[in-house]
Amino acid sequence: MSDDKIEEKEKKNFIDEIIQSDLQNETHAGRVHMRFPPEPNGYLHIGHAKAIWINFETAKKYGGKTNLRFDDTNPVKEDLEYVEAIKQDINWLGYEWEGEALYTSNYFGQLYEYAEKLIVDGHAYVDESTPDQIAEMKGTHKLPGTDSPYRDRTAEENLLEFRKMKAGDYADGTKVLRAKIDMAAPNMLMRDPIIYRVKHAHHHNTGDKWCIYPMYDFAHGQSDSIEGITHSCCSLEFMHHRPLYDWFIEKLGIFPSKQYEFARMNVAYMITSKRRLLKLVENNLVNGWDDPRMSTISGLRRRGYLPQSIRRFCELTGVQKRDNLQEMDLLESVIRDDLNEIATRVMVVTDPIKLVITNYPEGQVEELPSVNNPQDEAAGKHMMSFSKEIWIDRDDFMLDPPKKYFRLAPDKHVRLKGAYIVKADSYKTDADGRVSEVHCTYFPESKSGSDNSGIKVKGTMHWVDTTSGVPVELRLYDRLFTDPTPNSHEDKDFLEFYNEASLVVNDMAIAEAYLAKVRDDESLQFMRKGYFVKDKDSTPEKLILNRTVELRNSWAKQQKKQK
RNA sequence: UGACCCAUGGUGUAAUUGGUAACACACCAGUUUUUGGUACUGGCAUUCAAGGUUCGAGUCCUUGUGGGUCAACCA
Repeated sequence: MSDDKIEEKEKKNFIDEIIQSDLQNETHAGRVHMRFPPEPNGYLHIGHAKAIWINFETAKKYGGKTNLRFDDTNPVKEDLEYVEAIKQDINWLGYEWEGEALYTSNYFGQLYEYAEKLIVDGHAYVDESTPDQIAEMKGTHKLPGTDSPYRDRTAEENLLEFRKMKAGDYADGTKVLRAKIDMAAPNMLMRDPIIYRVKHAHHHNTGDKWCIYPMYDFAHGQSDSIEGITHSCCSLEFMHHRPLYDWFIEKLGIFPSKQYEFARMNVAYMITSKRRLLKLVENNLVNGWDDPRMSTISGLRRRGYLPQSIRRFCELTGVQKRDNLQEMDLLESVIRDDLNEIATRVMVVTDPIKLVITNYPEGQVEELPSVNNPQDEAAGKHMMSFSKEIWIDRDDFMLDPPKKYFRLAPDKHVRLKGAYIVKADSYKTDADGRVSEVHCTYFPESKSGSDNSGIKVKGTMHWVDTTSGVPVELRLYDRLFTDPTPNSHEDKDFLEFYNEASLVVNDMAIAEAYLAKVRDDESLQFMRKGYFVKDKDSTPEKLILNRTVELRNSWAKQQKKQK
């Protein structure tokens, strides 16, 4: 239901408007071709998911195609390991790129030809200034830059020098190729940008073939052009690159791909900076890149999020050019909504105390049916055992309950979900004075499905039979930070907002026997608790479950308000 | 002492391109319920400011104000 849930009137964002207008004017003969161009230097996160969604969904909407292109122009930062992880994440999100995955590095030959053409046409020159000198000559926002002494070399000399760069005659950092544009341009990027640098480094794809590598600006637009990309959508921070993007395409006289920029999606309490994510991993504040608290796609997956939920979240948050901070409430609402439809209902007691049914026959065990999903009759049922002694949650019994407490208390009636109505009679306490055992009587004629007891109860509780319950470890996650925008504080490091309680491990929970044979990817709803999924750390001896998200809980909210 | 982008409720997106603010989340109040879940009902903004054009402006113009981005041989 997830994706088709919204359709309604087909909301148009500014990219749709551009494409529809292009389609109408037959700008590219009705062709729509987009691309997702990650640099393989890290794992994909929720922000990438948005970019992926925009490109793939938009292309799909107009019968177009989307390429996957690894933007791998900097050999020292990139690695094959990331290439594979990125592919897996995109597929998991539900998208298939056009043909084979592509690599900017496969265009190095073509890009080199382009560079020579630029030189021959007098639009590029080899500069021998030091990095410091080049920075110095760049000027500032307020002051124009100054021309490099190498700016007016002849095309012949430039070509010779550039070829020597390629041949490996020069050491790293000694020479660069720069586009000859305008050292006084208000846009700093147009002040004779460096387009090729010497880098004697091994490349994950091209090996040792090259010792000069193109810069982003001299690779991205041209790669788009080579692939015939019609609409190249990227985030706002590349806006200032657009004039350069257009400049190269014009000077080279190649296919006119166009760049459009959208605002990246920010989510409250999440960070998407690679550098900071890495810091969390390195400082062991999380258990790796796929820690269920991480904003990475692999983390969200391990947490139990569904791909269709992430897609719908992307859809609901829209596409626009203004800064935005999406609330986590929306993400959680979407995931709950989807999980509600597919999650198998099970009962798990998180803080067990024993409930003894004094009038239940000693040694008797009943098998009772439990509906797998009330939203979906086809999901069927599973059986649960029921006997004289069962586990209930500690906070489902109170000696001195507040008003409107519908759970168990002395002399109060309550229904045990799928079983019988019971009435609490007495209780026992442990050495610390805490309730350890509740004794009750049950009403045989109130059996679920054939209740003719006439007793009305306000509350229904979950429970687990002591004869078949299995111990499980629960990993309860909360937001990773205590502040919605942890990296927006100039005076404080984002780690100061690390939420120490973002992971709470519960190792005393007891689950109904069904859990013992739950599938690895089966979405579960622990009734009255939340949605869970099996974690990969589980072993045959020890079942570990991650909490995806809590159930909405108006009772808890009300209680909180009263304090 | 620059250039560019942006500005609708608590949050996020809409508004037939000038025709009288919609949807979702959140929140509040209820109904239903063998999950205090789900479902359902109702409530919740005159569009940053000030001028202007117009019969009519969230949409156009002007001037402000506020926020963001840009000076890596990174992408």
